[in-house]
Amino acid sequence: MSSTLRCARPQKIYTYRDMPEFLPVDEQMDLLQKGAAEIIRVADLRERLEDSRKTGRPLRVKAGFDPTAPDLHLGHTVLMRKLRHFQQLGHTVIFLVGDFTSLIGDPTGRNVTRKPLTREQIDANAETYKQQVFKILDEKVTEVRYNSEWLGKLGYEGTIRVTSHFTVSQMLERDEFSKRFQAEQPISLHELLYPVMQGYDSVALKCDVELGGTDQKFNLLCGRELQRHYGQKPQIVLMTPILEGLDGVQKMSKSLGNAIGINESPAEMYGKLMSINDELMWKYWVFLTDLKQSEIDAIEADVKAGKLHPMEVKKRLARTITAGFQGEAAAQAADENWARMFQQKETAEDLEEVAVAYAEVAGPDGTQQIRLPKLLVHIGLAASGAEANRKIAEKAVKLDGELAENVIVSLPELPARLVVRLGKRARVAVIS
RNA sequence: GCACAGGUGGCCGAGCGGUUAAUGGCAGCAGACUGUAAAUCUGCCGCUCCUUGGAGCUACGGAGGUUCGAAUCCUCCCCUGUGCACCA
Repeated sequence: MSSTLRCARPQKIYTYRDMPEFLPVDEQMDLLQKGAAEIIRVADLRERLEDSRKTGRPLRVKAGFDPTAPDLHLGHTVLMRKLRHFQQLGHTVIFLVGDFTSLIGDPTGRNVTRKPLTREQIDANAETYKQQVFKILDEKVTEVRYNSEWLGKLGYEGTIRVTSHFTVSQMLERDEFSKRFQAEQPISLHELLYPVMQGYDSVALKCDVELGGTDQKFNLLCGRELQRHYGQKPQIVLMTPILEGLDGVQKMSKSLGNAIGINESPAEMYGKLMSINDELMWKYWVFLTDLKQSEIDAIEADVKAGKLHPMEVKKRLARTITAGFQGEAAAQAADENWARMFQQKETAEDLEEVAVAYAEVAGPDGTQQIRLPKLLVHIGLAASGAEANRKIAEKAVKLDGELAENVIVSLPELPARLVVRLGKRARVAVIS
């Protein structure tokens, strides 16, 4: 059993896209339930899938996005992947851009109230967002909507009518609110309105299913509540887990610096994936690949039994995920480079090259000396000259494989190529 | 509006006139060890300039002031939380 798995190449297990008819409900359920943190309610989902199969009407599946942070990372793709599953099964996926909320400035999360975005910024962000999202979703069959379409028309009167369906204590039940309330931290009045608006989106779109992270549970449930008031069947809520970032503890987030962006270079992506701990690797297998749960379980069993080395499994994971975004060839190259650089401690081949003007890094006297700290800053390996200095003192900097002992470095000739390495990262500086 | 409690480096949180670039924790970075893992140990952890030791600048919500000297005292302002609100 294990031998077949070892050979099994990462491949798309589910290729339902071209199926003209809906698959049997059991098979649909199997795919949809993998990697879902919670479904409210499973029985209802099944029932609706059955209806859909009988009538031939695809389900309307919505997920909303704030066009504020256009840099998608792997954490976001957990949800995208699940959307794609619905799409592959022939259902209608609605990519909802929460432009209305961004116009106002959503303060959710931290003490710092976000600045409202301009229309132009929102459009630009939404465009970038789409570009990234359609690496995963099929653009041709995705319905893209903006919630200003209906929220903008609601007006003060309409808003009051909608909010009248909720009570203050209902709103304060939301975990984030109650925590902040107990900690005597600020809660702006309009923050209470966001769940309501999100719920109204579901009413306006007549959603059958809404997807969101588990942190969205409250908002997602508001949709159900509100749909009932408007005589609609409450949507099924499918929550995807919040994926831990590289540290394995905190959620993946760009601002926490533990994220892997989907537009990162194959080498970066591969390298970052290799740096996660073994525990986390299994979650990444489940949430970031299309391998079946049973297959993943089998690999895990092999590792536990000592038949497979965890590093090999991790390399395969890194290659699989990287290939999904950057193509098979790029993933293969990243794989080889990584091995060369870290397993054989050699210098990788296609390192990122950075051109530097000699004047920018010129040393104190003369023609062929450079100041190393300046170079490190220029090629992006150090955040400041002070930091670069410290790293040199810590013996963390290597030039062409040699430990750099001095801040002043002499070059043999002027158009120079230097492989500069600081810790795990390396760049080629081309000085002229 | 009034009263009280607060606002400190990426975050949390000490300090309440002078060995203070500011204790401690978290996060981060580097070195050792490894499987570039994780865990552990060690070092670093505002910026700039010259240098293997210094020099300067900027920082404790904001603006002034007192003082030889202020994150620490005073004044005003801004922000947050809590309480008060009828009978006046």
